[in-house]
Amino acid sequence: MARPDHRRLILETLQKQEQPISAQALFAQLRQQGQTIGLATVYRILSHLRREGLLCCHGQPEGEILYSLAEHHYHYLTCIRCRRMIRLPACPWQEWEKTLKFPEPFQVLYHELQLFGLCHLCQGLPKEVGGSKTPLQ
Amino acid sequence: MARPDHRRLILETLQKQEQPISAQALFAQLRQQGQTIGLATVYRILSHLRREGLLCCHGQPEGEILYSLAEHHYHYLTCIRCRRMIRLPACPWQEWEKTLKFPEPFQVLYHELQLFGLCHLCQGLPKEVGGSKTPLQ
DNA sequence: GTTATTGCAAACAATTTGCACCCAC
DNA sequence: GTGGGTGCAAATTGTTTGCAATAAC
Repeated sequence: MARPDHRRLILETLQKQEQPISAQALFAQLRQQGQTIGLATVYRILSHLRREGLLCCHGQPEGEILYSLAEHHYHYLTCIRCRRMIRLPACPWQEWEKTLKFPEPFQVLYHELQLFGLCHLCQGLPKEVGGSKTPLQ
Repeated sequence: MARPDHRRLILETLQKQEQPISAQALFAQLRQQGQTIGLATVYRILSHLRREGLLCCHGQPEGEILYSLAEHHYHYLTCIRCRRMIRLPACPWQEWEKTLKFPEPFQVLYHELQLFGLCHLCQGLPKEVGGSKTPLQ
């Protein structure tokens, strides 16, 4: 049997994501598509991609790590109620960088900005809306 | 024996930190001071403090969670070489917020900004400087 | 043959939970 | 007595590693 190109498979799957995705969820998605791939392989490939600088790793305040393609480089509004992540249209860093004063010389290579709060669907709602996962906090 | 006020102990220890600290490191620090406290208690109290909004949780891109007091609310330059975290003098969010356009209504409750790169001590150095931990990435 | 990649299972690390115990009241 | 806080150990979760099997060359 021809060896499947798992690396490309993972890259393509990441392309398709609306929001950053966890390694476990990525694995589940691939399996559901009928792919025979092991969880370890997913982690190994993600690790490679990361070292090559192709991945953004979004460490959530609960320890979960979400991955997205670096070429996208978006920031997200994360709803702490339904966990939906809403992509900002552009990265404001270029502008912001000019206004920042560093206390010592520092070469910024990449950055991570996450905004947490309530999306318009969850504002004013009493309980449990929109997601299977438990709310943050 | 008088019951120790662990909650206060943890708050005071967090006060003293120069940089955000992991739960494990916090536990180790308390034990070294001669305190008899369990790791579970540390986690339980951190969890309480978090729910009360007293804590900032900095999820690192490797999944590690670092804690700091919310009253401080600082941002950090994190050196990917020596892992040193350099505190920015002020939070620029108030200014930046005005310039942001959201794709849908969203109520921002808190935010997380992390800048990664090389500190001036680690720029141009060939290998392993300044820290016991392995470099990031 | 050699080498790199794979799946599985075991190992590992960080965190949470169960539970009996103890202190303050 | 009751109730909340605690330490320890076990359980849980997310990730990494060891290793034999296999495909590409």
